[in-house]
Amino acid sequence: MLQKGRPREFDTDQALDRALEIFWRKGYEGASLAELTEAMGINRPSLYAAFGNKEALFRRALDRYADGPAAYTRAALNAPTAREVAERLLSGAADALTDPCHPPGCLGVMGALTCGEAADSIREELCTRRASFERELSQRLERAKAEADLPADTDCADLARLVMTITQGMSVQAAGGATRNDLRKVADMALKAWPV
Amino acid sequence: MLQKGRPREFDTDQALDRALEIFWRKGYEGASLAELTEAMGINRPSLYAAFGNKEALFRRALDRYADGPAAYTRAALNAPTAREVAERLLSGAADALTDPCHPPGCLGVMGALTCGEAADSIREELCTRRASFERELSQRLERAKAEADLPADTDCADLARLVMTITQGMSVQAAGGATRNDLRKVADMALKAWPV
DNA sequence: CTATATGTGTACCGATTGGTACTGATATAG
DNA sequence: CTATATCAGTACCAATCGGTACACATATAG
Repeated sequence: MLQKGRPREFDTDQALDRALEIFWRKGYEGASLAELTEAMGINRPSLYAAFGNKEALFRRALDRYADGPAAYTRAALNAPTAREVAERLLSGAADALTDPCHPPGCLGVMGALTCGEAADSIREELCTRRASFERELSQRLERAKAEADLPADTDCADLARLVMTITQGMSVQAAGGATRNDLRKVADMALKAWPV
Repeated sequence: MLQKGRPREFDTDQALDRALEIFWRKGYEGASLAELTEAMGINRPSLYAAFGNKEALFRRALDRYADGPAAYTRAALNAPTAREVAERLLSGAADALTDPCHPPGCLGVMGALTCGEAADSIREELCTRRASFERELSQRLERAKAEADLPADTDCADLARLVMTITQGMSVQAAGGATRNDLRKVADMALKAWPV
């Protein structure tokens, strides 16, 4: 009795990937339901039945983004040293944000930096997620400091903010057409500011 | 015969400042004509008579932004040394992007990172302006290199891109609530990557 | 004064926005 | 088979979008 009525004729994850692509390229506000349904290959009532509404669809797509194209960020935190965490975050960003298989930049930045009131809760959600990852990074650096992997006088919150600032700036650069090589050089140069 | 018909009852520059504030906070797409006209204290036909349409209004506001709140960027290029140019750009950004008198971040970034097709020409205009300033900065650094103010092997385009990446990242940080002090520390730390 | 030129305000335009009611199709449960 | 539950598709909703036609007000030019 796993399914009672008529089975769904489309694959939810695939439809979600299509929606993700649209949100990524156009932002939450710039992506219309007409575009979304067309790209997803379904019509409006199916979208609402499967995902709730536009906002819920975006959050689902955002989760899928975090677990897919942006999974490298969490993985980078597991690098053995703080320096390597930063290297993997920055070079990973250079690669991911210019991956030709996807729209440029990071969905967390491109999704809704500014918007009308209707999309405000989405904007706040993205802010919260960015801040949340920044804190995870900060805590990883704190661990490194405790392990004498970073100088004892390091302000880990400041250092985490620096790394986030650079990766977020890379999103804007990618949106402006910066190439993978351009961003790799940015990553390399920025690492010259790394403590000791 | 300087004016023939009924004189305008509002101040164009003041109305433009109000429009700028709205565009800055909500982005081009997120700012509706209803909000704009309300903030400007005029009604729709007056707006269209004075500025043309929404797109033209945004471009006027953008010019006003460049000559006003963002004027520090051009001014920074006149600093005597390359290092001071970077210092003034970065610390100027830390201050300007968190100025409590204005919405956070830079209009050139917040205005339209992503959007629907209708706003695409605005998005491209902002991309072009960002690239244009990056090139001006690059040329300023080239001059510094010629003056032996930068190492002879400096890639000025790369260095300019690094500075732009950091200031643009600061916009995202400001949008997320980073304080002036937060960004000043980012600026200070980033300058540790400065060559020689 | 009249003629002309411009601005203001109301009321509206077609198109598009996100969101749904409802009909008919298609599966399982019994 | 029938009953039931879910999905797909058409056709529609009110609200809002950017933009404008038109009547009226207010200035200068003569």
